This record gives sequence, C-alpha cells and structure tokens, in this order.
Amino acid sequence: MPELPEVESICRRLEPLVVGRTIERVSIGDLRLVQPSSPAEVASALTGRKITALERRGKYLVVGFESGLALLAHLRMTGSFRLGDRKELEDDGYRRAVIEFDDGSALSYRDVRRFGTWRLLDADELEGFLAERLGPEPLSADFTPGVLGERLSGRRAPIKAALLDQRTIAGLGNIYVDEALWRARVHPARRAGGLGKATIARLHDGICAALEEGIERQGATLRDYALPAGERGSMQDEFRVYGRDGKPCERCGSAISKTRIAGRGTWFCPRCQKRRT
DNA sequence: AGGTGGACCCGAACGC
DNA sequence: TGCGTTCGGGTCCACC
Repeated sequence: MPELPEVESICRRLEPLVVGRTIERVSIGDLRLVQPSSPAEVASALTGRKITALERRGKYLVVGFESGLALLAHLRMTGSFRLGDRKELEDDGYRRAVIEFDDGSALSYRDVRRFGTWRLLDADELEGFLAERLGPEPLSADFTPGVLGERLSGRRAPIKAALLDQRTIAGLGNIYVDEALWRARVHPARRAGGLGKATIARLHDGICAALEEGIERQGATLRDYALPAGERGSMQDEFRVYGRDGKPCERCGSAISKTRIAGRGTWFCPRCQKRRT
C-alpha cells in the first residue's frame, strides 16, 4: 500500500523526469478518479500546462503547474504511475488515465481497485486543503518528540488509531504504524494520551526509523506498488511484524501475534510490546 | 469533540 | 472442481 515511503520513492524518481515538461494530451477513462470534477474538465485544465514542481505531502503526490494550479494524486491502495511512452500499460485493463507530454513521453496511471483520486486545486486552495487533512510531516526538522507528545496528549483512542489518523502525523498507514510501534516497544492498543515522555521519545525514533528504512528500500511491494519504471520496492523483506503472525520476533524470539485494532489487522510482539495501560 | 464503524472497490484467499 | 463468502486497505461520512 502506498504510504509515505512509497509515495516519497515515486516522487523522487518522477520529479527529475516530469518537471519542465508540458502536457500535450490527457485521457481519463474513469469517472470515479476525478470526482467531483469530470474527466473533460480535468483534461482541459491540464492540457498545455507546464509542470513546475513535484512534491509529496503526506500520502499525496502534488503536481505543481505555472500559475500555482496543482493536481493532487492520492494512490490509496492500488494506484501506481508508470513513465514510458503512450503505449505504456496499453494492454492493461487497469490503466485508468494517461498524461502525454510534448516530448513523446507519457505518464500512465493504473489502479486495480479504483480508490485513487486526482483532485485539481487552484493556488489559493492548496494549503488549506492540505492543512485540513494533514498533521506535521514526520521527516521534517520540526517534527520533534515534543511535537509528537502534543499531538497525542489528551487523546483517548488507541495509539494505533491515533497514528493512522493523518491529522496526527502525515503519511503513516497500517504497515508503518505497526513497524514503528514494534521498534518503540509500544502495545498498539495503549491509550494515545497515556504515554510517558520516554515512551514518546522511543515512538518518535521508531516512526522516523521505520519511515527512513522504507525510503531506503524504496517502499514495500506486496502486490500492486511499483516505481515509475516498474521495479519493486524491497521493504517487504525488512518487516519486523507486519504480516508475520506466528513467526519469531527478531528481538526476543516470541511468536508475533495478530489482532484487530481500530478496525485494522494489527501485528505486534506480545513480549516486547507489553500492554501497560 | 472525538472516536468508531460502514461504504466505497475488487482480487485473492478461504470455506463448503 | 466450482461456487459463494469474506477480507483488506485509506479516507470520508454518519453516527454515537
């Protein structure tokens, strides 16, 4: 699933290849993708535009154009981009859209489950849209243990639920939350507001370390995630808990447990991550 | 207010 | 073998 490390990896690969290019043609074959806009509206708004920036905000990929217009792509679970020519993914029934550039190259968008979204925002709408939905960027310099503590204080939800909430911190999803909690030795069901200072410091480190390793490994490919040239990430080979129920914890040897918290499959080590509150 | 659970979608895994 | 059923995942939204 594309979470922060996956979207970051895509962004880093794509950025040097699309910035400076001008869009010649856009075809969108899925009404759902661009709701509440129509494919024709989005296509005509993008045609003739030059890409000036590409960045990641939380799990959003933000394509910036001259005049400040922005296209926010969210891949949800199964969305992916592929850079090639206009024939890329042509025989793939899950290709939902294609952006063709002035130099003959093209960016194809594939999404099996059709949960992904493209949203067009004007320059004056962008920051507000993101601010409503996203908390601090966990890999920015101003994400400190103190900031994490403030975001969690007073919250009664399980820590797992609080971390999945994008307004707490931007970019974590089911995989990296479980991995971060394992690193921090925190039980996923503990009350978010009940963590002590030392625990919050460990959690801060765990979040940063899990995300950084994910980026180094260029993301985790379980099924659909791929880089824009089609390669897989390798973070799935480094999972300490996610999907590993019954397998030994690499720290203590206990069998990893699986449970359900915040409506999500949740993996943890019952010995390293004791429930204290 | 803040937390929880269902809807959205569709392939895969599972059960009979 | 072949069918039907259940599950999962990120976000939004209705509900408590």
